[in-house]
Amino acid sequence: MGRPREFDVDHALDCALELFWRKGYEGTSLSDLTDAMGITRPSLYATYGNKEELFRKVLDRYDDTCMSFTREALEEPTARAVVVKLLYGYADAQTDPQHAPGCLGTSGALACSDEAEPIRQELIGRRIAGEAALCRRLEQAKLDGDLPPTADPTNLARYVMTFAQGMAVQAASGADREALYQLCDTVLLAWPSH
Amino acid sequence: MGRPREFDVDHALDCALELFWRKGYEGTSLSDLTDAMGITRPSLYATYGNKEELFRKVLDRYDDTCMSFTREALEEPTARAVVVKLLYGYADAQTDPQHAPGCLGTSGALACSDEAEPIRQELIGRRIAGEAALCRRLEQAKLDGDLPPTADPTNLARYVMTFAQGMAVQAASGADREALYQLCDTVLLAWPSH
DNA sequence: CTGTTTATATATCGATCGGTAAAAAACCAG
DNA sequence: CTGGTTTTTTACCGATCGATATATAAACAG
Repeated sequence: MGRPREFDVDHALDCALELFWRKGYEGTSLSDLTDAMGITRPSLYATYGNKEELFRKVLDRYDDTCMSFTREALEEPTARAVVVKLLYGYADAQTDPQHAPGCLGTSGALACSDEAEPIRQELIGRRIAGEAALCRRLEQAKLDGDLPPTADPTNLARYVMTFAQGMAVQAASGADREALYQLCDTVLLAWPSH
Repeated sequence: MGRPREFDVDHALDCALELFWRKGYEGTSLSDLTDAMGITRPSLYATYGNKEELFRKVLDRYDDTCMSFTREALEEPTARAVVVKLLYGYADAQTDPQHAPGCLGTSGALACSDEAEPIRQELIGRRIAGEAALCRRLEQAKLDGDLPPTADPTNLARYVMTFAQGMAVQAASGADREALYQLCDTVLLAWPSH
């Protein structure tokens, strides 16, 4: 009971996502957010907590939607197929014309004030978690005989994620999708084959 | 004539550099700057202009000091030597314990408010200029027969810079120097014709 | 209808943001 | 010394920051 909410929580979250993606955590003000989300400041606080909690909810939605391909990629049958799907998936996400260029997880709070330090740490944690998931998948590939016994899953996972993060910077600098695809092609030349 | 300045302009610039490096352009406030530089607000404005001009002067100093190895690298005799010196130089700079981890040019303003957009564009311009300089060097290497005729200097330069930028994100996430060195080793496996 | 609950709208909070005006202080030329 | 120049010091500007108190509006239960 009570007065029904007049806006869609997830749709407003998507509007916040777009803003944070383009301007980063600190570059986005509450006035920016309420304008884009079409709600008032008290509604935002009542629904999402505060700016920091809103950003975390935005991150979760980002993972659930724009980054869902990463979990699908880990289910590919071979290590190479996993990495191919990951790299081209990142290239697509970072140059999707429907969103800001680049990656929210990379450019959201790479350097920030002390006040935003918890958000920076949150993003670091998510980057490390993603890298660890890929590392585990590559260890499994090694057991499968899908990667040579000399392969170093930790280093390979870091190699792939480093490239994805570099592509995010490239996309944020204006690189188009074709350029990123070419980069992915080049990266895959170094992928160990058995 | 007139009252002599009581602080060292370049030393204060170094203090500002450290702050901008760690907190980014928008994450660093004027109070942060004056505290760290040991000067008052009017002194800062009289000497450096304003926050934006100060940041540009900091960028110039960053290039002249921490990034000087990039120009030396371009003078190496072979394309491979150029890239080796570039990549390990970036790895060193991004994990120098004397400074904040990462790269000022990458994390200074990757995503920001509209107000800081000129600074974001400035950084994009410098990234593109650096990539273009490497591209020209690789074109020369092709003429020297130092790279195979099939090599694509534009893509190779972008490949190297993408990796350097990815390493900056890795360093900002806590990766240590040894990890970055391993990444460089892996990258160089894909370099055409050793 | 009345009472309760929840969401909205309005107005505002203290703190901090980047940026300056004005006066005092330290130098040099004469 | 005095006059001119530059820097420093002190105090402050309007705007915006993230966050709220208060009051009104819209739903349901009885």
